[in-house]
This record gives sequence, C-alpha cells and structure tokens, in this order.
Amino acid sequence: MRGSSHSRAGAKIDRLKPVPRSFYDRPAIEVARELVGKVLVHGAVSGRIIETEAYLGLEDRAAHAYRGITPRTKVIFGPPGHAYVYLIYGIYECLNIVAEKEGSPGCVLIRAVEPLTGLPAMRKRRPGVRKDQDLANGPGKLTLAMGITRRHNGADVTKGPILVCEPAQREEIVIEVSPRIGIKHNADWPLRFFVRK
DNA sequence: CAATAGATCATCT
DNA sequence: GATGATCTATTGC
Repeated sequence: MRGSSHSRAGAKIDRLKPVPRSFYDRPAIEVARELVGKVLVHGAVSGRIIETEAYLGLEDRAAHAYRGITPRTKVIFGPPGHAYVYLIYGIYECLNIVAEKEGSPGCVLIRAVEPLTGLPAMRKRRPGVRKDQDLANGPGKLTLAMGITRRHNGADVTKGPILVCEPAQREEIVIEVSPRIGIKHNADWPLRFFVRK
C-alpha cells in the first residue's frame, strides 16, 4: 500500500482487540509467523508488524536463552505474552514477545513495523528521517520510534502499556521466509518472517 | 550505489 | 575483558 489514504486512523486504535494469551502459548516459530500482520500499540502510537524472527530455546545457539536462565533472560522462561526488551550494542533496544508455556524458552523478535498512528510522535523521536516507512523498519528503530525501552521488560502485551492487537480489518498479505539477520550461529535456519511487498 | 567503521554498555566469561 | 538479534555517517567506486 503506498500513499496514506487512511490518515484518520488515529481515532480508533483503542478499540482494537488484544491478541489473547493462548495465541502465544505455542511454538515460537508459529507465533513469529502469525504475528506478522498484527498491530503493535503503545499509547497513541501504533504500527503493523511486518517483520519478525523466531528464537528458540536451548537448541538454538543464536538465542539469548541458549545458556539458560540468567537475570536478563528470566523473562523468556516466564509465561507467554510478555515483552522481553534488552540493550544491544550499548545503544539500541530490541523488543521480543515471549512465546511457549512457562518454563519453556522461546521468543519472537519484532524487527519492523509499518507506522499506522502517532506519526508526529514517531518523527519527534526520530529526527532526520525522511520517509514514513523508514521510521520503524528495523529492531532498534521501532523501539525508538514507539518509545519502547527496558522499562517495559516483562510487561504483559495482552494488558499494556504495550499491546499486540488484531488488525481492524483482515488484509491479504503474503508472508515470506528467510534466514535470520545479523547472527553468527544457525545463520541458515529459516526463522525470519516478513510481508512480501 | 556498496562497503565499512564507529558509537557505547549491560551482560556474561 | 570481550562480545553483540543495530544504526548511521562516511568513504570509495
């Protein structure tokens, strides 16, 4: 969809229905694939999830949970439907959603969203960005644009302040699969899901 | 355009 | 003390 034909969307995001916790109580791969197309909401700011990656548990060397429970990774071992936010490269923060039942590690990295509402707020947090689609088209960019920080680590995404909701209308999308980005281990595992443009 | 370096710090060894 | 699920500016064709 190019152009911005529905620029009045801001009014109704609070009526979107949160995805139920049972949605997350499944293998991380399924959750990752089906999160594509859902809507990420934080206050008045929202965006459609267009790219995700699955990180498995103890069998996935690329996953933070690979080495077991530590103060940082304990959220991943907790109940599904919660946010895992961590600092990367000393500068940026990345948002994950915990999948699989409590005790079973597995999570989904949200890599990109397409801005839907709250565009002015996003621009304020990301000065210098030219195109709307560049505001949140990366893991570090989307947390910046949407004001998500480590304060939200452990937050329940079925309750807020960060929410994952069903989109207002079902859209026809084609989901593509590829290897994950920027990792060293298991670099050929097809665990990245994204919307075909 | 494509390739590369630098920023910067919590976490784990 | 090394590392990393990134981004941006800059350099070089």
